[in-house]
Amino acid sequence: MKLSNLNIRKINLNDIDKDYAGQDILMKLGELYQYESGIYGYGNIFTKLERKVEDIIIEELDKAGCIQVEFPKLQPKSVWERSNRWDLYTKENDIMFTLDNNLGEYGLAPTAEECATIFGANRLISYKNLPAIYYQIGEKFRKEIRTRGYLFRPRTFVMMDAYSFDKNKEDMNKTYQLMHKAYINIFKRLGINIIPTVSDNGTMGGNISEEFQAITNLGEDTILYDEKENIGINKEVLDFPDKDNYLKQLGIEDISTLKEYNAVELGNNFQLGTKYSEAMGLYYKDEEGNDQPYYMGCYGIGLGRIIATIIENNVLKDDDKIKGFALPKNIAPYLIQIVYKDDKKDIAFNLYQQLEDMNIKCIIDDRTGYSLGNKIKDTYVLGTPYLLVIGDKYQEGELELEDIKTKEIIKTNLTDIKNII
RNA sequence: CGGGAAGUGGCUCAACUUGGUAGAGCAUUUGGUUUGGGACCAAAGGGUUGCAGGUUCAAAUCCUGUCUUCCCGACCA
Repeated sequence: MKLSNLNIRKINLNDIDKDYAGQDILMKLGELYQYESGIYGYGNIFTKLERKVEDIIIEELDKAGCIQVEFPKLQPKSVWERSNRWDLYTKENDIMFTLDNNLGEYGLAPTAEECATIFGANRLISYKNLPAIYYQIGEKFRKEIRTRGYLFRPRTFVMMDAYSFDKNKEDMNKTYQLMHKAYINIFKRLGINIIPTVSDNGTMGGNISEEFQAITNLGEDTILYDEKENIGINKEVLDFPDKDNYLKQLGIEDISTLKEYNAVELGNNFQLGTKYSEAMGLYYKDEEGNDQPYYMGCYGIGLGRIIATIIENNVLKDDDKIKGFALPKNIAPYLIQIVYKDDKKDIAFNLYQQLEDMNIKCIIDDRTGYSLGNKIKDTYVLGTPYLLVIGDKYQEGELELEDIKTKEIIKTNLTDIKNII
């Protein structure tokens, strides 16, 4: 990509929000735009990054046998009434954006249990069809009463939501464990240290659930972490009347041995049981031809939060001064940013073309009127992990690659570069 | 929804206490000199000070209302 096409704004790094530096850089660049509290538009860097994260999630879920689908974002009231959740989501627990017009009443999808159950029951008609897991990745809408931390708590956000169908409790539990493993793989590949955490069930129903928490001082949850078992409990659990039972089940005897951390919830899985199946009157036929309810589970991963967490966790600082951020190599949409001195333009473009032909995505800073130093500083602001400088020191056949995060300078050439990055 | 803070060129802020028709840095445009770690010179454009009303000869400034944004809490798959 030619940087001139991106039309980023020139930013002053002294003005950056210290708490959410990465996201504020994107805002100031114009790569994130806030329309209203909690409602954002995403620029090229963010969107490409989202694709990368999606690809990893899709690969791991597909590997686990999940089926990718898409449910409507505009959901009819009639669908929500089948589970008796319309009033819950629009009044008692006013979280769903609604539309009322001459075609009828609708809600903007905050989640999709109803749509998924209907969709699943339409084709999972026999016990022979089970188990099945459907998932989608797309925008969700929630009337958050208080937005917070840019993309950590907005009103529209991208999320992966999956819904599983099983014959009985035992199978449901197996599927739940399968998803747990898939989540562990996903977060590992994303480079996020994730802690499975016990918590409240909220309005989802069912009785078993777990959160996937990432430790960060920007998070709004407080968890107690048991390093030995690699398990956490959400601090809210301590307010439960039956907290002792909870803790006993987990094998935690002395909570004073646990460490307290701020964390952000990136995923949340639930065993729903037969709640939706029975409420909506949707069943499968068992071996004897009798109607049986589906044992379901639902599983969520917040893509927007993952991206925000990755960006904020990879902010670069010189002393205390914010310099930019550098994305992990396996998810950076552009791997190398090429900057050149104006009299080396032809050489730089030639290299750019060759790298692109090798399927190494690059940004070439083709803007005119900027000094080399100026261009170099701007590489730190777009999240690119590597910098390639074509200046006075350039020698034919030798490439000087800088690993932006480690500041390491790597001497390489066009044939070896693929092994390095 | 309770508590707090803030709204002034694109961005970050000053001027408000003590009313006298807005100023800086960065960004932008033009010309020139620069070009290896956020350069310099010269010039230019850009604001009915969130909105509405009031007080006053005069309001960014004082008063009232309202809207918006952010932070803490409550809330939250």
